[in-house]
Amino acid sequence: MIKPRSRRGGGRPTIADVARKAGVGAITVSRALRDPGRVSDELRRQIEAAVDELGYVPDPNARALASARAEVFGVLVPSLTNNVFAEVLRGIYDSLSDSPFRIQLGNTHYSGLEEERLLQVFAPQRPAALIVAGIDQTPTSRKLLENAGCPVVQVMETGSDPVDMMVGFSHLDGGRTATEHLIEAGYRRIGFIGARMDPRSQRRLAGYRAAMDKAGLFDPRLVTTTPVLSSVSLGRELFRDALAKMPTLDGVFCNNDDIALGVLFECHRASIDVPKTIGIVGFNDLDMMQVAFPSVTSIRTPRYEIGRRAVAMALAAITGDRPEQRVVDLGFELKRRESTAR
Amino acid sequence: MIKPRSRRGGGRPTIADVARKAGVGAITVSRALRDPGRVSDELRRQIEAAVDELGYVPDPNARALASARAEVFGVLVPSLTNNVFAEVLRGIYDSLSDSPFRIQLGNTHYSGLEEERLLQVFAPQRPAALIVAGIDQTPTSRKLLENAGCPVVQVMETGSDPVDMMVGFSHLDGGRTATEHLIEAGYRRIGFIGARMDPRSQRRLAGYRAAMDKAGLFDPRLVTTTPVLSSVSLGRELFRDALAKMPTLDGVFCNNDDIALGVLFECHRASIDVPKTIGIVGFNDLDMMQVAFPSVTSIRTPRYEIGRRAVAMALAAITGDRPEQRVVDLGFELKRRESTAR
DNA sequence: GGACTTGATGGTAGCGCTACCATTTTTCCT
DNA sequence: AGGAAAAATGGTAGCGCTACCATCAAGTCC
Repeated sequence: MIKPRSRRGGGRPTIADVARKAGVGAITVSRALRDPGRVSDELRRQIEAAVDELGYVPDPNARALASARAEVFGVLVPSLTNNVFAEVLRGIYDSLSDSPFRIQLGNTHYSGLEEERLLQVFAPQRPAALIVAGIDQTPTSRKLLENAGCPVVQVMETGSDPVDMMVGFSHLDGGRTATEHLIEAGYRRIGFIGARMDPRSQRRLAGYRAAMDKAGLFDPRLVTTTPVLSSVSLGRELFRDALAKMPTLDGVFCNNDDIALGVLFECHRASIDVPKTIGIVGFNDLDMMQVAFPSVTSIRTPRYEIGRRAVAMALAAITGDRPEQRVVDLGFELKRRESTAR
Repeated sequence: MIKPRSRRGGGRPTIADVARKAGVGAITVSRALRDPGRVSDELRRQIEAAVDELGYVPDPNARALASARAEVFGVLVPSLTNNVFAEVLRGIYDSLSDSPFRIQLGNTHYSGLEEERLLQVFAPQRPAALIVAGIDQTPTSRKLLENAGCPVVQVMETGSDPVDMMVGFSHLDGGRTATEHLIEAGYRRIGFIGARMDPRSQRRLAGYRAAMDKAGLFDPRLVTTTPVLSSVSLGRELFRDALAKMPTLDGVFCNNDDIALGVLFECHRASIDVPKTIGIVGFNDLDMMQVAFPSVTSIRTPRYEIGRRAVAMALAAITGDRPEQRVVDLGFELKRRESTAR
């Protein structure tokens, strides 16, 4: 009678096949694969040979079920197309590509409710770690994160009350630095233009406000915002609105580089001299800002590095040595360029 | 004696808890959840009530193990930061957000080897479907896809030999259309500028070549390419190279919009008149192209729609009614703008 | 009215792996 | 050398779910 070769499991080799071929117990194969140090050199070699020969690949689902822990990083970002999060994601993927961990990505669309829903989906999978964008989770989300039973890293921002760990920088300081730079460069009627006013944008606006107040330059009519998703074309429109509202505008701090680019193009189109008539500062410092004509001053943010660091911290926490520093501020850098060189 | 409440499983409710509470067998709960039609109304209601009360969420790992089929879509893209793939991903995520399917994303970094490696990781998870970018898989990858035992959708391009299904458009035709437009607009010394010459870029180049040959305008010195990853700054540099090599250049077809933007900025910087002295055509039609000054002619590609359609086709195949049309050409559209309006 | 579908429900036996504990072997003391 | 501790290995029993088959009640047909 032929061995019944499992009706269901497609016939891929299992750990038992490897164990049989290597002449050891299944549990020893399991150990050799997960923690080679705990198996003698000889058996390890035999097992590795058997694995190669059979082309054995462990079933992640069975692993997750048996160990009540999946080798998965859950990652929640508000947008997939926003270059900022794409860069963070790239850092995360690059850091994890040589590890056994997979990534489960969720797009919250900037919605707290959607974030809750996704967290509710992710939690039952018992991920190895969770990385979430932002620090403004709803109470429900926060509870879900706290009870996730795995390392949690909040990214993009820093704050005083991490669920677990944090990597980012201060958007408030970024907004302030950008605005102060414009003031120092001699601009006075400095507008703020922002789309998609998520919490980080709000804090950049607060930084702008702080700098303007301090210099005694603030005027509410200088602020132009919209909840609409950010884009270059929107930047152009908002700038026209701002100018209509306040024709004496002589500078703008743009909530991000897309907006800044829209402003720059509109200046070209309307023959407004940059930086003489209008100074422009962006946020994030996309590659194109240094190439633009005139090149655009921007706040360079460590997006890729945030992704890498978040993974490094999570990995450290998983292996037991939680970083002493739970909140890591990676800072930012003001890149002075032609658009504010008056 | 207290019920031992499983040492390992963290104490979340299981299907057995729901079954007990609803006074039915576990298998009936399973059915009520997966295929409500097969359970009587009365039991279904009781079960739903029990699920709500206990906050039961099925364990996807146990499901996958027992059914030898995970509710996961495997998605392979060559880049996370390239706006093109970000849009495709957005389409995929949006289409799947209300389904029980999760997404497992892999970044191949434009490498066939990396693609093979990722496919080898994805396959053991028995995904419900696989979506891969491009049609130029290595023989090994192709075999892995054929043997995956699930619907496979190749996206971004069309071709005559799908592994299973395909959604995209013809990059060759796109390149030809762009080039023909420049020729019709009166440009003659038309260059091709391309970075990251992946297979799709190669085919756009082939389209350019075809149009130029047909018009008797081709000259190898008109082509400037590099394997380096595309960026706006690279576009600027390549354009300078192209101009140095061929000072009589009067038009450029750029392999993508980033390059086109770099060219545009360099023209500003060098006071080269666009469209009079140089005509520019991009590829993909990012939002910013219509805002740029002058606005830039580009080939609009249905990126988001490709993602949506790929999911729709995969879903149809999963539920049994495989689309009659295995290769779907979503086409593209030439957007005529100021940069070629001579 | 009896044999025969059909539909709803349940029991049993795994899916492939690892936690837990037991056992055996080796190493290291004094 | 004797004993204890440490290291290496294995057996058993699930993890939570679903495939498969069995059961039973309610039609359906002539």
